[in-house]
Amino acid sequence: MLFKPAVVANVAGAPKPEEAARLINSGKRRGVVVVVGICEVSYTGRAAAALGPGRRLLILKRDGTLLLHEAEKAQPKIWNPPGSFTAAYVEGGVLVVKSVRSRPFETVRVVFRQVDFASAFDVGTSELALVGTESDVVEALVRNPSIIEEGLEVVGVEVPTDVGHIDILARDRGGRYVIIEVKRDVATHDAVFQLARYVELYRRKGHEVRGVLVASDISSTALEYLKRYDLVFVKVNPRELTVSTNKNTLNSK
Amino acid sequence: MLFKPAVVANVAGAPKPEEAARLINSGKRRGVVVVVGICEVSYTGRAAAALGPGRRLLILKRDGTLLLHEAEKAQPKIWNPPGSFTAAYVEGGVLVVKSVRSRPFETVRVVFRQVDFASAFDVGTSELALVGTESDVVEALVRNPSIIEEGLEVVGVEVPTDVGHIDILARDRGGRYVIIEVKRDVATHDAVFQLARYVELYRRKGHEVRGVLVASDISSTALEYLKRYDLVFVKVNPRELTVSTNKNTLNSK
DNA sequence: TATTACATCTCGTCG
DNA sequence: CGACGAGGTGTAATA
Repeated sequence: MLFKPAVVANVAGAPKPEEAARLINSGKRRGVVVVVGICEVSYTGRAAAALGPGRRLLILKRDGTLLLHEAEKAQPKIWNPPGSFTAAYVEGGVLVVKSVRSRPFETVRVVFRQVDFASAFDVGTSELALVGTESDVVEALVRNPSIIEEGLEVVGVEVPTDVGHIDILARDRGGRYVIIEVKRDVATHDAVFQLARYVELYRRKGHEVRGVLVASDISSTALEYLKRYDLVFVKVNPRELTVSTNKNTLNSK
Repeated sequence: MLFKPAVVANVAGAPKPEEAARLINSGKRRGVVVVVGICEVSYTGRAAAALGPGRRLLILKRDGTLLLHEAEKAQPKIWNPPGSFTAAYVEGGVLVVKSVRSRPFETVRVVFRQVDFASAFDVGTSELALVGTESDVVEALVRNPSIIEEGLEVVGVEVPTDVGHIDILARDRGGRYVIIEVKRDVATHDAVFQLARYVELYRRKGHEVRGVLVASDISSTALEYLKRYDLVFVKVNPRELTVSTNKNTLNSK
């Protein structure tokens, strides 16, 4: 596989504000721009925030994303999402990076007191094939409903109702509706109420219906409500479910 | 203000795998390590994913955070949250970065075919004072409940119930309870159901109670549910609310 | 564009 | 530590 040179644009050592601004404005279109320096940051929009002087890591992407990271936490301290417009310029002798998001209107302003490092890298994008999401769990259950209950026949997936979408709608041996709510991990009381809403709705429409909550686990309070509403919890291991699904798929090839 | 040197550790140009590994293992504790190179990445845990060869931006933080960014989107393609353990080593002549999270057990493995850049920067952390959050809106409403309704008397804030916390609990002129649910921006049907739960709970306890949803806007379907449940919507501008609150605070000083 | 619901959500807070 | 809800959530799918 052939790769283009890593560095699209670069300045050796600590760049001058003019050099950094040029680098950002030219490099932002092609790849990822990384700037490290001492800066003050302000955000104004739906909310407002400001950061005093400190050394931070600024990342600018070609889709307009701005990320300002510090030494801790996974989330950037300040950011603007994809679709924002970024411009770098020199104001009063210092580098200023301004990012504007249109809807909602929000601006981020980074004023560098000192630029320690600036470089543009030819980073690309690729597709990520993720296995083990909630929809994977749903698929596995649809393929093999006996995991939930013997004799279950799936009637529909993502069935729209007045109050949201039912993950899986099925019928049991007796022909009664079974509404199945799926959560990838620990189900909270919210999931129970959601399920209860669906069940109540179907009951009001005159159907005989039961509700089943399928998740890897359930919180203690959620379990109480579940019992109170006369619903059922089925524990599944999402990993095993999706892995075994893969195995089956492989075997059937 | 005095700042330490920006670069904690560095290697000029494209570093050798051994150099990069050393840099990561020593630099990860003190600041933020940035690595750019061509790599393959895999994630295994509750879900699983893999990325083929491509040039990416790897960020390692002193709190154990690992972020693997590509050229687009605000979110990292692959990551491990704070608290994970990172180790870099050379395997088969190439740089490998491995990150392990204990609970839930999840691993990220980055195998570099080529390292274009690696550096550790002395980035810090700072406090962010954000104005305009939901709690700011709640505070403003508590300070001036007439925004919602004349003659309202606030009884409690964040009042715990069996099914969650009531944002604001008040009494109207007639002594009836008024349960107020606050959303910073567009309220969806979830907010309505949440409010309906609280109201139902209080009603069952024998109280006379009304429900009010306060938000900057409401989705059309949410509005329907609101009417169906006989609840009331009050529109507020969170920005004006918090800004005017600030003004009042300033004036009163 | 608005709406909906998921996310390896992250993050703080409270018990 | 679990539980719970907010977040400037972001992200994709759908109508």
